[in-house]
Amino acid sequence: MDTAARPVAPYSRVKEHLKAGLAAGRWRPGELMPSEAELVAQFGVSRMTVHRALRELASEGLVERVQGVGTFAAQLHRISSTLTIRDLQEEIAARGHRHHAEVHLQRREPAGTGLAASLGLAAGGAVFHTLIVHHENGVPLQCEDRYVNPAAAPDYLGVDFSRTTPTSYLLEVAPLWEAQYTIEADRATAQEAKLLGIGRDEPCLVIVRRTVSRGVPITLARLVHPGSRYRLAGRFSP
Amino acid sequence: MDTAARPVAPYSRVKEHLKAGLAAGRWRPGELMPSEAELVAQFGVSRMTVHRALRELASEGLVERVQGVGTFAAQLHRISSTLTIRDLQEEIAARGHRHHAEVHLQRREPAGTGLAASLGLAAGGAVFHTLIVHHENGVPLQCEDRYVNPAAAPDYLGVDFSRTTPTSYLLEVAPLWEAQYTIEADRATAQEAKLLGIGRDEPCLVIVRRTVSRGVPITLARLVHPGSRYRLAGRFSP
DNA sequence: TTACTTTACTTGTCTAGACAGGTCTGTGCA
DNA sequence: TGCACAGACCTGTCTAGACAAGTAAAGTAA
Repeated sequence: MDTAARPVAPYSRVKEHLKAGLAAGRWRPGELMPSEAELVAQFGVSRMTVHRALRELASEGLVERVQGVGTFAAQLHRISSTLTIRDLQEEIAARGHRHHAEVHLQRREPAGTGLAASLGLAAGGAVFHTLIVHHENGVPLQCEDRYVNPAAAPDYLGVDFSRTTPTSYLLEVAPLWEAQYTIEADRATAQEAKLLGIGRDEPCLVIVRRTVSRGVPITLARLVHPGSRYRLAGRFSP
Repeated sequence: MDTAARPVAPYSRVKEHLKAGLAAGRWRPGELMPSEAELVAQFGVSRMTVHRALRELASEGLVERVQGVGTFAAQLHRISSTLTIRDLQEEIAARGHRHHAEVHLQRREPAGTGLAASLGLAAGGAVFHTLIVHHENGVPLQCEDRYVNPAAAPDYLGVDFSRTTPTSYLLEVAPLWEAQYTIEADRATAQEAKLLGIGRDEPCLVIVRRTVSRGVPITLARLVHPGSRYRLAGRFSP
């Protein structure tokens, strides 16, 4: 069973002590908290140990530290949470369900001026365009309308997207991203509604994502999900 | 001007070096990366310094470390991002716009069985219920339908929510939360549509959030936003 | 061959001290 | 009164060494 409680590391004890105090409201937001020297005396550990606890609390947004002044309880005016947008194929696989993708479009196109600008292309340059519908157990779940910078993924048109997803392929080509996204509720276009098998009036969760890797725009994607079949979930625990 | 480049801390140099290598694809996902000892030799710094760089990369999800084995490039199969749901009043104020709230309901009610269960109340217990519409420059932006555990916030019914928001009041009462939320696209109910001044068919972005503080359920909120007026935006940069 | 032990290597953590740099306050001088 | 400066105190970082604990492979004995 091995339910033997692993001895807790001292830095972790300090951290949990401060966290508990914050949860109990021992320090009001903005209020001065104990200094490193005080915690060193209180816990009988070295300063580096206390410092690590405080630094981690700061990186979690629970305290704010000012050099030369002290450590303060953070203003918890924001509820921040790590929203994880996983690759849809993996998400479906994790539920133990069956994924398949219909590729409706996979071609080179001339880029309009707006699209060229947002992908950092010369006016009139070409882009790769895919339109793929992802299904979970045969039910259409996502319509993925994606434009890709040819310079970033030259082989994009040769990939079989019924076997892999554009997201996972692009992650191989450009491992680290900077991404901007918006999440909104909107209607599907007529084409999207047809591909998803929904009415024109059904609310859809639309994610628009633009990604950049090493300063080079990679892709611009519009992901449309029927509101009745898809939701994002997350949790936040400090 | 003070554009003088502040000298970069050694731990930060190590970290950026590894980050750049990951971005350039020097290590495939799952591949073994240099050990602490190797980085110590390469950068001529102490092991603690290298260790800190690697620990921070691990906490950012860019590498995975296994005691006794080594450090590995992470599988970047997920696109995670810190989604910040700010207090709406602050969000509006940050845009330099005017916020006001209409309180349509603020009373004690008997809790239904489902609601009582999700707030941890005895069957038939009472809950506090508020229904508030938030406006930005006079335009209704959010309909906030909220149930609150009376034990967690006994004075909730006495608060003037045209001056403060339930979120910021509850943050004062219970500073640290654990929250679960879902984001979905849905239609508004007839009442919500009327309060928001939208048609019954207009897609809405609906956030449902349940929060717990120190094991005690605090509140259950349904936040409905007209899809045409509100979107969530975020960014991700590793 | 199989099972156990040793060894090398890895990460996880802590310590005591040091120096740097930022902030604030009180003191003494003009 | 007003200003400059010294000191106290704070956080930020680095070092060199130490021990613990986990893993894996090589070596050894049955």
